[in-house]
Amino acid sequence: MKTVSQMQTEVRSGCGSASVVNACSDCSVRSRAICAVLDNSELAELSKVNRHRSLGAGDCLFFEGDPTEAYYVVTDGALKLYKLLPDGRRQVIGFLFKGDFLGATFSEEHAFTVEALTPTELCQMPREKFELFVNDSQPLGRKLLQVATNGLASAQEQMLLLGRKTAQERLASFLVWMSARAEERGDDGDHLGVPMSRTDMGDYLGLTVETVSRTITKLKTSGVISLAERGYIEIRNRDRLEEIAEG
Amino acid sequence: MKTVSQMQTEVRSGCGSASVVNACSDCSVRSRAICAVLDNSELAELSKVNRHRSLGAGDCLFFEGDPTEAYYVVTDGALKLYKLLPDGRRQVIGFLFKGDFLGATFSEEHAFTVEALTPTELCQMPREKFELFVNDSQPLGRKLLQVATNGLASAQEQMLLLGRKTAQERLASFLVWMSARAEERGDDGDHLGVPMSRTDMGDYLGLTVETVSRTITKLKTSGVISLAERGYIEIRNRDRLEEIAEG
DNA sequence: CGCCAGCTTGAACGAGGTCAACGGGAGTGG
DNA sequence: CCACTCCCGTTGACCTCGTTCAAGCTGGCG
Repeated sequence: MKTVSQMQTEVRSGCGSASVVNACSDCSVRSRAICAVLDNSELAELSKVNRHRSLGAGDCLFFEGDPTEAYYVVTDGALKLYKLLPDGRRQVIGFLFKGDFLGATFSEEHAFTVEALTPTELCQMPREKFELFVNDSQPLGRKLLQVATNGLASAQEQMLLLGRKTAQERLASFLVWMSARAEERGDDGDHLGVPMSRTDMGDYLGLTVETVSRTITKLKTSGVISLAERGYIEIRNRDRLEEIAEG
Repeated sequence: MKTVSQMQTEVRSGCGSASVVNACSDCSVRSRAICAVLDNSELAELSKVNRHRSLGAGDCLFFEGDPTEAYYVVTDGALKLYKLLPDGRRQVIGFLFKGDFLGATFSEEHAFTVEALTPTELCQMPREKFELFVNDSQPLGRKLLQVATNGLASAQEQMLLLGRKTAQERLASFLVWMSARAEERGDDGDHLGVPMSRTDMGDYLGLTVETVSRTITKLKTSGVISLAERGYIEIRNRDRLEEIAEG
């Protein structure tokens, strides 16, 4: 079980990213992100300290082991979070999309690497400032607790997947989850945008690329899904897909 | 990959458990549990609403799908948390010990079953009352956020284990973790108390009983550990164990 | 046009699962 | 006190699902 040498494009804080102060009032994800719980005066305060960040596909926002310097909200695009074993085996522990919060880990060092799947826009909030906000604003504190416990629940669901599901069940579960997330964002849940590579899916589902590919072929052959243009999957039989996902 | 029919001893709220109001002032886990952040007046308030619960080995505190009615602190003993697939495949998603908090999931339904491994004592706090506490006490809110994010970090670590580690690496990681937890509680980290069965370990590590047994034998043969009396494992070569754990 | 990265497919292999048997300790009942 | 049972852990033999290794295929890009 050997995997890839890690030749990721290194793009660190500031590099290649326009850093301009950003008004929250006309933010496209405001209603969906954690910022929704902030009132106008808090939002005005936040506008003073946040910065805009842009990443190209494949750029890393930070690496496992880097000191925690900021919190983020994804305003557009998609990211993957992953951990590495010394020999290069990789486990993707999550994907983030438009509106998601990044940094629900109040520790000194990042426990995972974050890399952009597509060109991605972020709202970056400096660590100390944001933590002051959290202490001052009760609604924000509660919102973060909710984000963290939601994350915990999905992580437990993923443990069930990784520990006990077959390859087909894993793929089906993944597609069902992607579809639900797409609908949350207001996207089409049946014509599914899939910004990650087969390798990324494998590293998320505890499988190899080959198995992912074969399993997708099988789902396609049995008419549950079909492949649309590059980066899109069509869900043809949602009921069957959900049945497979649950074992 | 079929597993066990689920014939667990059903012991629900109240059954077989003395329900008496409990003074926090002389609680054995007070300094270690979340209660440590409460001041004396808050503690006095809490004393008025909490109840004591006792479970025998194998008793279930609640089941996956039950409505959330209370939060708990483990005052003594050990618990396992698990999720089931319809066909009985089981994934243990965590173990709780003395001092641990249970209920960092602010949802309406429990997403997992909780079962006692040994006779266990709990401090039970009614849901609404506890949530009022959380809203009133900033330190408690922050503490819970910390508990939740710590849980999230361990869950991510476990994903790496389940997705990418070999059987031997999983067992080694598990023992290293158990040892660290024992030391946190002030127990001996080398003469390790292991209250769970081989089946439970397997269901936690995504393996079968047989593989757990074989792998333990291998670790024993290579001199890394040795088996002491029933329910105890001796760590003989911690460095080597940690080496194996990290791949 | 040619190159490279990502995806797919085939064939052989192996880590861990499945099935089966056995041994030992704890609880039970005679 | 012993006989019996049951559960748990261990071990062996065999098998399977997913991995590994290898080869081609496709589409985007210089």
